[in-house]
Formats: sequence, C-alpha cells, structure tokens
Amino acid sequence: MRPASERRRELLDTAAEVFAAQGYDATTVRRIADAAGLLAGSLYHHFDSKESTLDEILSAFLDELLAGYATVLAAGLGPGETIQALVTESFREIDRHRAAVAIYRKESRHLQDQPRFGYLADARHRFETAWIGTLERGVTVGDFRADLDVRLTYRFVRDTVWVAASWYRPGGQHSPEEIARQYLSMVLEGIASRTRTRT
Amino acid sequence: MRPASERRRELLDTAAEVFAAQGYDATTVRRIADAAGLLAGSLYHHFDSKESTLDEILSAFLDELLAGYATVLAAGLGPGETIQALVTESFREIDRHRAAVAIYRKESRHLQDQPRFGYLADARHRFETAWIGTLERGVTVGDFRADLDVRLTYRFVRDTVWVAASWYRPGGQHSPEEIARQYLSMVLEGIASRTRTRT
DNA sequence: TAATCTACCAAACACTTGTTAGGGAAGGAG
DNA sequence: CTCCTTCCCTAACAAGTGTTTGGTAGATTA
Repeated sequence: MRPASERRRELLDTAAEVFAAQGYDATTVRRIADAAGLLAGSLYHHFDSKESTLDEILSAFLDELLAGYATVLAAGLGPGETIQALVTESFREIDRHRAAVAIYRKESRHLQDQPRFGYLADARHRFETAWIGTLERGVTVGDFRADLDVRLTYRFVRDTVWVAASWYRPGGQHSPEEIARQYLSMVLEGIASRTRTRT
Repeated sequence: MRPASERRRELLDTAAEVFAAQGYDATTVRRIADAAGLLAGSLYHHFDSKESTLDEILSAFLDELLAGYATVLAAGLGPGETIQALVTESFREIDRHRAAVAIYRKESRHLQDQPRFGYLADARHRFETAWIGTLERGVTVGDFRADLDVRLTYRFVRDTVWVAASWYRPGGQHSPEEIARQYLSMVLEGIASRTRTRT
C-alpha cells in the first residue's frame, strides 16, 4: 500500500472520472494525464500501472459499500426496514462514489474472470446473499408478497438501484435520501393506482 | 448497403457476441476473427471497418425495436395496457437481440456524441417520448398513481427492463412473455405485501 | 551548505492496434 | 477452357498503446 498523498488522491479521482466517462479500455493513460495536467509517464511516479489504478478505485469503493451493508445487516431490523436501509445506503454510496459505481457497473462483468479482480466476484456473491436472504425473510414474515420469484426480485431491485449511478448527479435537486424514498415507494408499492384493487 | 450474404450475417453475429462479452474497445479485430475462424485481415472483405460493424449491429437492432414500439403505440390502447405492451415488446427484443442490447447499454452513452452514431441520441429521445407520454396519460386517466415523478418513473421502468439483457439467456426456463409478466407485476403493484394498507 | 525527497518532464522502448495490398484457391457461368 | 466472383491468407503498414529510464527543479531535512 502506497502512502496516500493529497496529490495521489486527486489523480485517483480524475482517473475514476475519465474511466467512468470513456470506459476503462477506451481510456488512455495520456488522456488521464491530460485531464490531470501532467504527462503520461509522470503518472507512474504515483501508480504502478493503469490496471492497479483501476484496482484501487474499485476496491476502495467496494470496501466502503460492504462495510455499509454490514452495518445495516447488523442492526437487527425487520426485512422491510432492512431493504429500505440497504437501498438508502446504496444511494448514499452512489452519491459519494458516483464514478466508481459507473465503472463497476460497466467493467465488473468481464473483469471478475481475471485473477487480480477476483474480489469482484466475492463482493457480488455477498450482495446476493444479503439481498436474497432479506427478501426471503420478508416473504416468510409477510412483509413481501408470497408469490415473488425471489431471485428475479433481487435482480430487479439491485439493477434498479445501481443504474441510478448512470444519470445521478450529485448536488442536483434530489438528495440521495430523497431518491431512495421515491425508489422505495415505487418498488414496494408499485406505480399502479391503488383505486383499482387487484383480484 | 452491402449484400447480406449468409456468411456475412454469421460474422456479424459473432462480432456482436464478442463485443457484448468484452466491450467494444476491449475487443480486437483479431479476437473476432479468432472466434469466427478466419484471420483479422479477412474480415475486411466483408466489412469496411470495426466501427461500421458496430454501427450495423446497433442500427439493425434499433430499427427493429423502434418499429415494434411504433406498432404498439399505433394500437390505440389505454396507458396501462400500452405500458404492458411496451415492456413485453422490449423483452421479446432482448430475446432476439441479446448481444445488441448489451452493447447498446454499455456503449451508447459515449457513442452518441460521435456524429456517426447520432441516431443513438435520436432513438433515445423517441423512447423517452413514448414512455413519458404514456406515463403522463396514465396519471391523468388514473391508471397510475397521482404522486409519481414521471421522469424518475420513466428511468426506473426503462432501466429495469433493459438491464435484464445482462443476465437473460435465451432458451432458459423463462420465456420473454413470462419474464415480462413478472416484471410488470412488480413494477405495477410493487413487491410489498398487500395485507398492510398504506397511509 | 550538503543531502535527500517529491513531483514532474523528455524521450524513448517494445508491443498491439486497425487497416491495406496483393495474391491464390474454389466454383459457377459463358 | 477461360473469365469472374467469392472468400480467404500472407505480410506488412503507420499510428497509438502502456511503460521505463534518466534527469531536473524545488522544497525539506540534516
């Protein structure tokens, strides 16, 4: 682990920004250097390689996210409240690591086969356990509909949350908590009017 | 427009498959050639360039999709039924153009700035009009909840539908229509149990 | 003052990229 | 048989890639 100097963190942020905008492979180190105001070779004073830069961005984000999830799960809430807390925590994470989330969504699929990025598959598996476990508990307890396909619902909720990173802009008119509230309202209660009762 | 020979279509399919799996920029023409069983240079007997190959894949998909949407919208259905038909049509399109959908989701964001791929922005705008128009009509008529943020709902529904392309595998246990039915059930009525009434 | 460290530049490196040119084998058409 | 088309290969090209090496200006430390 390198010493995390101020300049280093700055470079890491601009790299993440460029990766998110252009895609990792489409991004050249010269492009990152341009955006940061130095020459390509100078980046190697701070980082070992382009790949390790990506690695650092992703693992920092995932560490924080998993820690947040762990806190929520340890709180001993009911299934419905746990889902709400997980969603809210996710939107906060999007707010703080917007670029990292975008990169994660675009690249994790084909990165996780690489040994170096094996932790991506680990993280994915932990998410799955957390969400699906909570959903199943919710169905048993009666918080959620009994006819749910839990795996399908998991993907539904997960994707719904994370895609927000592709259009969310921090400092906009909606706070993370506000967006979480609206999303939860749709996911939990649906968008159909309640004036017509279902059969 | 080149003559669409059998071999050509075959190569286009494998190219789409590799693009979807690896990402466009990360895919080399030699990799496509490998997968297709010929050498890199030989691809240029069939295609003008790597970029034009991508172009053809995306525009073929979008043409078919927009045609499908147009048919739905011309049917004169109510807002609720229109949404259902649009979702179902989308899942059918995912079933038929899985690779193209995956590519579209990954690359369209940064491709649409390029003049050659300007039609991507056009298509996106048409989707927006179709969905948002229907949702607004639905709120007015009373099919959908009055307190919906229509733009947020649009992104919610849109993303929810298209991300399915990232995990959907044709020939699986769920048909496109079945998946559409379950998705609609969640989106329209929510995943919360109806035993508890909302305030 | 001398030594050390940080952050950077200038210039090159080996390699990969998309693409092209020229040719050749197979098969159908005249 | 000859001509033409289709499909592919061999071999190379220029440009761009991530990365390395050696050096330097400026601050910090001894």
